[in-house]
Amino acid sequence: MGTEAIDNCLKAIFQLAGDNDRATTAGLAEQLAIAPASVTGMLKKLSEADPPWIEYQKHHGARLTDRGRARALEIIRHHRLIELFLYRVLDYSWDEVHMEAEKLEHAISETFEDRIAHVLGDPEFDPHGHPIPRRDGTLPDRADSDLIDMEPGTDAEVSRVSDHDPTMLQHLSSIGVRPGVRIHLLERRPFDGPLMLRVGDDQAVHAFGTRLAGSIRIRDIRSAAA
Amino acid sequence: MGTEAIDNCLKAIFQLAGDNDRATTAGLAEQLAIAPASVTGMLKKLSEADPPWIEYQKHHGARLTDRGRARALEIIRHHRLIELFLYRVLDYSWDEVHMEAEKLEHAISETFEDRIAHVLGDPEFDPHGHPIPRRDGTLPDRADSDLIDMEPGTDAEVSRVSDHDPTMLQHLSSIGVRPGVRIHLLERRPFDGPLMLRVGDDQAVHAFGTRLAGSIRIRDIRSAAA
DNA sequence: ACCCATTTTTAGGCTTGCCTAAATTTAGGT
DNA sequence: ACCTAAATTTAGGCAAGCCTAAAAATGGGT
Repeated sequence: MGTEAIDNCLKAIFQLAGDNDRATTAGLAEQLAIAPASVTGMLKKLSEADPPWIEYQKHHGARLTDRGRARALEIIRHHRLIELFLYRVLDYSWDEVHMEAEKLEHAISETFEDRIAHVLGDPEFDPHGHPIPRRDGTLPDRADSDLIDMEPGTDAEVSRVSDHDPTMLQHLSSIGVRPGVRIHLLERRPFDGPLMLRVGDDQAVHAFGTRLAGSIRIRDIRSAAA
Repeated sequence: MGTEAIDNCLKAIFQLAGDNDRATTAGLAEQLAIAPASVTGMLKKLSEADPPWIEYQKHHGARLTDRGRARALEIIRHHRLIELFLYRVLDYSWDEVHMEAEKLEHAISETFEDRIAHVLGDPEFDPHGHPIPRRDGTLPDRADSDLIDMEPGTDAEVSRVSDHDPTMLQHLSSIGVRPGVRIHLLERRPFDGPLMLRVGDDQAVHAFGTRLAGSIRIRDIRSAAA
């Protein structure tokens, strides 16, 4: 129904604003790597579509309509299912899946989506730990929090890692950080200094700068009996 | 490297002209469903590319250069691998695979191509019996001939069926005709009349009009001991 | 030698999706 | 009330890929 430009814009709005907030023109311009004036034009188009993809008030950003939300979630579902499929079935590495999925997410049909979901057993999370939207538009929930806010001296499990920078993923992979892995935070150095932590059963201590730490979310470790 | 329009044009030239013949402007216009004048423009562009995709003499059609041929075969390899992949791994039906592959063939990377080829065990033929070009540009060979030319009273095996018309594929599927199936030609009715034949172990006699028969190729049956 | 079908050229147009630069408007904070 | 940053409008442009209609060229067949 929509073009690739529209899909990418809706996805960007969802990722910047979620369900309730509005996405700003400047934010979208940066996310989509296009000029702000181009964004304004696109937003006008999206809000004048019939039915409209977004609710748009000038100078107040854009919010997805139900239709826009559904489309955004559909594209994200495509993306994440494809990532998992590449990882599990086609033996792609962690850092390869994002780029390939970025192209394929616009090219596959609903049939293809259904079939890979089925082959993968209707998965709920992609290889980076991001929730895969369900066909009905709901999102699997996993209560997690930012690694930055973790209590020193405690343990946690990696919940998800950002997939925007492939080199960061490679690095995380090389030190064993991936969803499901247990970490132990020793201390947080002052003045936005690095987080000192251990990964899994490895005794080595790693220093995570704020950029790296900011790309990781964690969840409380289930006690062994859970 | 090339755009989708270029890819489709190169594929059309290969399919219309093969390796040695030239494809005509009119033929390409029909195949691509665009105006002849647009084809002329496209051919000029393709021949002026650096390096050129085609050899083009005005009023004498176009022939692929080595580069053009390589690209065409790459797209066809993509297409046929995807078809087989959809059929075997994702449980698509015979008549669904073509359309989906038509979109995906332009979207997948060489990595994706390699991985599905590997998962499928480096197959040589797609679900319709068409040869899958190898990465080195060679084509698996299978000596076959047109069903139209088959000797009445003999047996043969279906080698391949055209995949251009999904409804024809559905029909063939419904009467059990697919690559590898044995058929027995009873007689050919005169004046371009239908071919009367039996399919597999089924005793029913089917009448194949020239259009249907023309979309099927056969090969001599291997004697049981082969 | 000539005709006609095919092909090519010419000249113009359309849409999508982006760009730029400059001028203007607006909202929100002080 | 005013200032400023953000957003918007305006006006123009670009490239890809297609379209049309009409005119011109070509070349193969008779």
